[in-house]
Amino acid sequence: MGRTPVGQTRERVFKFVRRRLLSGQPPTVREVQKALGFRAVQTARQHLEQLVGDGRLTADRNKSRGYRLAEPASGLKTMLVPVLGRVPAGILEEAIEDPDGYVTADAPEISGEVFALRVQGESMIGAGIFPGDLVLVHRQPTARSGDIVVALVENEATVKTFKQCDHRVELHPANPLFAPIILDADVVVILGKVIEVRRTLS
Amino acid sequence: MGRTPVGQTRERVFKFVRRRLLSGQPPTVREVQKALGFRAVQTARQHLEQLVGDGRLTADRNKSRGYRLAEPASGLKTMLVPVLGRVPAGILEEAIEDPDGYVTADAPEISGEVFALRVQGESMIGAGIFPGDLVLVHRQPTARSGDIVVALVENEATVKTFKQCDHRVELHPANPLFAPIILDADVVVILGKVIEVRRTLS
DNA sequence: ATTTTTAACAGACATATGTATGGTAGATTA
DNA sequence: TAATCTACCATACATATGTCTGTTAAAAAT
Repeated sequence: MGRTPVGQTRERVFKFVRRRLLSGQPPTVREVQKALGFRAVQTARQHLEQLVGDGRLTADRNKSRGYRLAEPASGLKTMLVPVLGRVPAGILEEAIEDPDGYVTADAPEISGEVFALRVQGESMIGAGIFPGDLVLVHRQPTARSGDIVVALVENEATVKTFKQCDHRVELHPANPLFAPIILDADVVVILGKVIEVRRTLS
Repeated sequence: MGRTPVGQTRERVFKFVRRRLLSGQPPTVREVQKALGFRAVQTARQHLEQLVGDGRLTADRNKSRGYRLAEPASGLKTMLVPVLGRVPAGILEEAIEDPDGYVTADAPEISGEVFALRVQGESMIGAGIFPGDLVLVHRQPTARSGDIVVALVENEATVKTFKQCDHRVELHPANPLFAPIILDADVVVILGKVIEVRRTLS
């Protein structure tokens, strides 16, 4: 390998490492070496260390496959989110433990748990949430008025706009054909807040 | 450690491994050993191998941190998709080379190029595509009637439903306040087909 | 022109890590 | 009861892998 323009190879190293990390398979230094075609391990290592110095990667010292993406200040983190088939009352834990599958999501780091649900019914069409859409839900037991939440109503998970007045909770559909659900605040079970809506076409 | 009931410890091993894998940090055999409190490496290894035998995990032999979740063959591949700020005519190449950022997407492996665009305007509200939504676009120069496409109209990227009759192309909005755009088939520039819509809430 | 920085290489070392062999004891089965 | 299986342990080995030292040459900076 001849000498390459400054920074150019480092960019390729970063992209390779990032792709591997995002696919859940952190590379070894030597895998980076081979992928980039270096004849010396150290060349790969130098680039990796530079990337750490630049704040683009972080490293677990002395650990195999120890390089990680340095979380951007934006606070977004790529994570795998379990897709739940259905959510019979209460057993959210189990449902999360045994999901139908996973999708990747860029979610705020803070968010403890996020799960995904397939939307059934047309009650939120006015909000651009259609049957079959996938909603990413940040698991939380409470919500603020105006949030779109997933709540348990009669053992069914349902997506609605949340509104709280005193000790009364209103779950509003976004479709004139459906009626609001009004419940006592003590009775309502909020599974979480919808943070993203996804629809796959054809 | 004493002897534990059949299968119980194996379940804990699986959950530990899965949690680590989902967070992007595949564990070593010895990390599993320590996490479960085994005094022997081999105990952890036996459980891991059993899980592979059960089809719950897969293993890259002789690779460090080589255990993976045995995902059902969904044919989906996690990839990074460039988010384009705006697309002035023709220079899609450049725009893709220098994107505003990236989002992760689970797309069919086949798909060659996919990029993402931020939606402007309310012309597709009827189809559940709102201003500010992110559309993932599979780059392709043609489309079928009924597809939602991104097309170049007067040097602006616009999202519309595609319809072709003979040598005439119609770009239909999904909003009664907007009028369809009718053009000659030779003139229309299709950037690609919308394969996914994403909306982030609050 | 001289110095400094950067990209790349070669070889080696220490440790991390996957793997193998053999053994013990409690459960389960025949 | 004997045989088999399973959970677990102890030790060892080969390799994978992170890390170090030293060198060369081209580019960039002074």
